[in-house]
Amino acid sequence: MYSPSDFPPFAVTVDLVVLTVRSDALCALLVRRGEAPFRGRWALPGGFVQVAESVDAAAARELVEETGVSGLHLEQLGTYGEPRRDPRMRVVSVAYLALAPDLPVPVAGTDAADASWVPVSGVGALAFDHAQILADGVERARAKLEYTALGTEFCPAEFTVAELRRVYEIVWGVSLDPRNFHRKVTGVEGLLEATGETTSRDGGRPAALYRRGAAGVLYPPLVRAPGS
Amino acid sequence: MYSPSDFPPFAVTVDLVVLTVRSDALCALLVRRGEAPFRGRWALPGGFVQVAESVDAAAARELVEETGVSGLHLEQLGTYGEPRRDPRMRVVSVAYLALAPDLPVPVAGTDAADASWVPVSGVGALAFDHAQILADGVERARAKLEYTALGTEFCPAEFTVAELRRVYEIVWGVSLDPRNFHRKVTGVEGLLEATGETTSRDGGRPAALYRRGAAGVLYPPLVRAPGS
DNA sequence: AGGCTTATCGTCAATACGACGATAAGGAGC
DNA sequence: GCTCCTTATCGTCGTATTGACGATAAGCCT
Repeated sequence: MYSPSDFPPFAVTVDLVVLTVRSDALCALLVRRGEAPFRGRWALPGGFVQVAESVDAAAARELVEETGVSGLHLEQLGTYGEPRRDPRMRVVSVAYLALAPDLPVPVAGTDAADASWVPVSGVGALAFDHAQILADGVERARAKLEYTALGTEFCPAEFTVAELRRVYEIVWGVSLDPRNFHRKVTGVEGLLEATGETTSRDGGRPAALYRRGAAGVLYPPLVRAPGS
Repeated sequence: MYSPSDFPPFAVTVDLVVLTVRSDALCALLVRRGEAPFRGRWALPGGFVQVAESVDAAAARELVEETGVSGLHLEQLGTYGEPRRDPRMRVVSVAYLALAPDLPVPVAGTDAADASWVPVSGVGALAFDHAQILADGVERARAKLEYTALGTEFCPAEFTVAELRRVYEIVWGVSLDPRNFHRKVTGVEGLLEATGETTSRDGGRPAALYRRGAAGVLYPPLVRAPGS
């Protein structure tokens, strides 16, 4: 067995990058810290991994605690382990990326003074290295929209092609041709599943409603312009 | 500050998935464990993160210690934190993926009884959850060949188009049309840099030698068949 | 020289994509 | 009702990329 001198002790935490699309902007769920260090500063939600739970389970637990919603897409983003990233002690943090549809209002966490959706473009300084983690999460989401069905995770259970297109436009910060986008996404096998219903909630001609299909990958991919 | 009761202590380790292409097979660097648990079983190389070093630095240090070569491509693969993954205590391991050209012979590590390149197709049971980590690393490498210049990391400093093609064929386990592959890779801006030299080490007409170019991404990507 | 091997260039049809015209189908104002 | 406006959806066309594969180039071997 190991003796305590064989290895240095670490604290292990999880941090969550929870993204959603609302009010025409890509937003992240942030909490305001109620304690030092970085008291009053915005930070990513997260917390300590407990002894008996896996790291993945800790992330899922925190996600439910913070959003009040379960069943969201959740994937590991990366692990951040600079020696001085937490001034108090040696903390290694495993970051996770979660995507959510436009949820009502975030639940104020137990140890957070405040919680809210903040447009990622207007995020200022964050606690610890959370600005870097958030940037990595946003970049991951942007990249995965190209070749996976991840965009549908930002949409409610039933959605129109135009709503999915707006997700892409907002996350990528570009504008896409509605006709080509429609041709593209309806052409990918298994991406969308027609419900048979229509809606006219955006004005204009009623649009067909779809559910997420079984396909997880987009082939061929939906590429951003080479330059961007 | 935290008191010790605020958080459970963890040990943090790094594990390395070091891949290379040799003898017509994709091989991983494995070490034979010299101590319990899993004594005598093959495992991924790795070790404890030290107090004063970052997790990334620990991975780089272990990589040099195990291969004797520095400057290899190294990227974070994922973090594995099931409570029981190490029977002795709670260990969270950050896995890294490294790609290497065909190196001479691995250095026997200090705490490993033996080290060698093992074809990934013939890997049996590994210690801990290392089989899963290795599988994830192989899958990551396969996926990244599609849209990055990562394949060149498996090649020596100067290589031919055919050698790069063999990397793809072996890693993906497919055969590719030499003519289309040539057109493709020579057509991607910045991927290959001609040296002006040629070689005929494979028999047949001498082939032009190239160096890795500056491009890190392949646009358009080199896609595997949709089905596979 | 003739044959074998691999490298490299070309051709052609199928496919995917960007730009964009045309039509469909609802609501608002009259 | 009709007209206009909005958005949805379908279609067309020219171009770029791909996969299949023929043709030629340039070494080595006998």
